[in-house]
Amino acid sequence: MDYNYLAELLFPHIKETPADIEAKYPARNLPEGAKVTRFAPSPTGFVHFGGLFPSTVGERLAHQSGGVFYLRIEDTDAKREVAGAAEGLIKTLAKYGINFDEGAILDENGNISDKGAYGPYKQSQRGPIYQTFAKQLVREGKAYPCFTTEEELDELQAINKKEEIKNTDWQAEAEAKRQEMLARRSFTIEEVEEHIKASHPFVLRILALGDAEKKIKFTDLVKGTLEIPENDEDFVLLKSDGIPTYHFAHAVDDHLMGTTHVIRGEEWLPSLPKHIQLFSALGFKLPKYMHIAQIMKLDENGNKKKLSKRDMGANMDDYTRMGYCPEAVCEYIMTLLNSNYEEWHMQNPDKAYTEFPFNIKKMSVSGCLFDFSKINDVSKNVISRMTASEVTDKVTAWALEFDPEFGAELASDRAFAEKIFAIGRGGKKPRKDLATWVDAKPYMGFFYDKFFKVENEYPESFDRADIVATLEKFSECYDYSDDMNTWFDKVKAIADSLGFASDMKAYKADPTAFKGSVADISMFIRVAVTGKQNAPDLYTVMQIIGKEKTLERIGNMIASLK
RNA sequence: GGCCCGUUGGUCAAGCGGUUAAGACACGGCCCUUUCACGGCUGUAACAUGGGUUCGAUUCCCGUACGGGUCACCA
Repeated sequence: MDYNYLAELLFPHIKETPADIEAKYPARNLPEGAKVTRFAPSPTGFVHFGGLFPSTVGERLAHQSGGVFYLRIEDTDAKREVAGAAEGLIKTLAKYGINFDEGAILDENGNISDKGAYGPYKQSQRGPIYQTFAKQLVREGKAYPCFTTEEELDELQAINKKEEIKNTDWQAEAEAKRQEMLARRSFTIEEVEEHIKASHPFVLRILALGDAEKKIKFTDLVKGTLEIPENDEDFVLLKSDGIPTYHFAHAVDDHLMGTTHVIRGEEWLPSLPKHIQLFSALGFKLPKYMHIAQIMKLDENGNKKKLSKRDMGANMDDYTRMGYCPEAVCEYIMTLLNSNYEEWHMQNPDKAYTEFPFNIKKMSVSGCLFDFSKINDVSKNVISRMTASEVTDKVTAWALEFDPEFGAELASDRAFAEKIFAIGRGGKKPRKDLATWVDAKPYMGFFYDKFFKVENEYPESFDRADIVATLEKFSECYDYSDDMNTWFDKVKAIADSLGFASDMKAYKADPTAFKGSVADISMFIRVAVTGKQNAPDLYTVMQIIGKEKTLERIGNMIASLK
């Protein structure tokens, strides 16, 4: 068969040669060891945790090595594309420290535009480039057109669309596929001419040369040495609309754009044979690959499942809503990515996670479970290191968006809010009350009359009269200008006067000798003032809300008890 | 079902032929403490399984089980 003629028949409009294109994509001038990585999402929705994970790896590897990290938008499937998704993706990524050196990124007007010399970075704009390489493959007899329609294929293949996958007769299907593949490989130039004349659409398929029974050894930077079968499938390179499939675009783009390390989820491992054949057919050098393990969740049967888009913890926008600060998420990701991160962080408490020497070799081979209690712990630590001013700003900003009533209160008197958040902050052992901004209101909402309510009843074991007496005595002797010791001495005095132990040691030595202890007396007052049995230091609380409000709340409590 | 990958406490994980099998989170106890939070101490808890190789296997090899992924003109 005259492949040159076939190529002209199929791609008459393509005049450039691969060499012409290569000339436009010169090798990058980077220092030795610099890595070029990319994040290549398809704009079909929001960023999810499973996407942030590999993109963090790419970003770290590139920037740690003085290389380049770029964004390529894989919009080759018009059917699935969601308007505005790409912009959303970029904004969300930026929040988590994923910033691109080049690619289809946002300009100052918020529109996506190319930055860098290796574009275009949107695959939908690269049609002629792919077709040039496709034409070359046809010329070399490595790819061929297939005029079988999708409908015909479905019929032949016993329709294995996901839902029915369990009922598939796999063996019959495999055989049907093989027959079909063999059949479509044999055609004459005349047949092609006729189809083209009739404007029949076609897909371009690669001519698979491999034998799946034969295994090749392949080294993945994360997974180690793998044994994978040769590719024996005539997979599609160009869809009938002339747009490439992922496989073809991956080979052409990553080659031209100079990607040194392809970082992607391990769900891509099964298609690796395709990529290996393709790079070889194209005469491209294979990049290094890192197939990283998936983040899992537990399903209702207790089995691990890939964390999917709809799962709790998947959508990164949910983290914003749930009040997680991006730093905490990033640090949590680092703990999953490199298990020695926590150790490093303990030794370098003041350094940012970006200073951590990220190491590919430390990456886990198997998928891990998403763990909310762990991210909460990381987050508590992150927040405990912030200043009161930072916390105030962040909580307020969050609340203004997701809890406007609360936000308005915080914003109405910033200094007041900051005083509250300053409680127990700073120093060597800061309080760790907040894992998320959502925790703020339950923690300190009582400072505001609007959110103050008595949540905890007094335990039945105490005599109402003692409670009332405590509150009345305290009201009488309370002096805002007292220092903490004087203040507490007064509380102790009340305890003594009512038959409660003012000395905890004495109480513990013989609890039966007292009605209770000064701890209980404090609790009586605490419930009146904070509405809760548990709260930050009472003296400090009173200092912040002021004498008037303190006495008012105590007065209200007395009234309600009578 | 074929193919590929994986399997150390509840979770994340050190370990890379000889260890009392780290550490973190979670959980329990104790201490500190006027509550809470913090902090300190401490406890429960693991090498999926069967064969090899070896003087010796959590570590190496093979099988089994279990789990995951994948089998599109989606990425």
